[in-house]
Amino acid sequence: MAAELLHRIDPEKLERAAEILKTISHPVRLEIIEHLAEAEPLCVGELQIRLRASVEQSMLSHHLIKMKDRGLLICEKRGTHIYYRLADRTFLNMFDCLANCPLL
Amino acid sequence: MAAELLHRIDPEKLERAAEILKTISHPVRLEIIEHLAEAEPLCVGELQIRLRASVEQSMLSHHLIKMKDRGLLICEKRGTHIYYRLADRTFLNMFDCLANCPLL
DNA sequence: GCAATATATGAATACATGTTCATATATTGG
DNA sequence: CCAATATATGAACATGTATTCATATATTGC
Repeated sequence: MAAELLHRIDPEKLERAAEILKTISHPVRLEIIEHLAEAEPLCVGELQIRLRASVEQSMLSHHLIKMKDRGLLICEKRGTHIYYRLADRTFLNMFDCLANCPLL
Repeated sequence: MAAELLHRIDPEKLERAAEILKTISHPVRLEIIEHLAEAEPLCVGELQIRLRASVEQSMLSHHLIKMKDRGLLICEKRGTHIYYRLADRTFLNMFDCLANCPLL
């Protein structure tokens, strides 16, 4: 299969790719994605329980909202809870590659 | 093949993964990686010619050095030129995934 | 040894981002 | 309607990062 890369260097795609990467370049956000990959959807409280160590409630909320604003997450309100899920699971392939990367 | 993810949420791996992602979360850096993926190694001047639009000489140097410091690039001096190449090409798989991602 | 070329360095600034804290909003059960 | 719970919001601050510019270093050919 031909390596596609970010083909032919379309400046807008590069910008968008950089934006996506920047959005997930944070340990807590990576962890959020992992948890959602395993169990979807999760409400904020459930996520908070699953996250290691102290991730402040409002901190978590800020992270979730930014990821949502940038199109990585989708949320849905059910009663008093708000459920988050991944906007696109093919996106997780990237994580496989990253996880298997010698640079890690 | 089982989805590996960043398995079992090892905090150090998460940090390192976030660091790597942060390092490439920039349009110019993505472009640098693409050019090196096609033709390796390249010296700074060659890269400068290939990069679209005005990427100042010192700006390019800063980018290259940061990518090198974080282990993504390797450089080698030959005479007056300095050649850069990717530290690990399996890393490029991540780019395929990204490029094919609907979120883009 | 000098001039030219290739690349790095460092300081200054601007801009973005993460973090914390205090507070707001919305929903539900009673 | 009230209290409790779940989540969001926003300001303030700290920190990090990109960008620019001016200058330094190193190598080569002459």
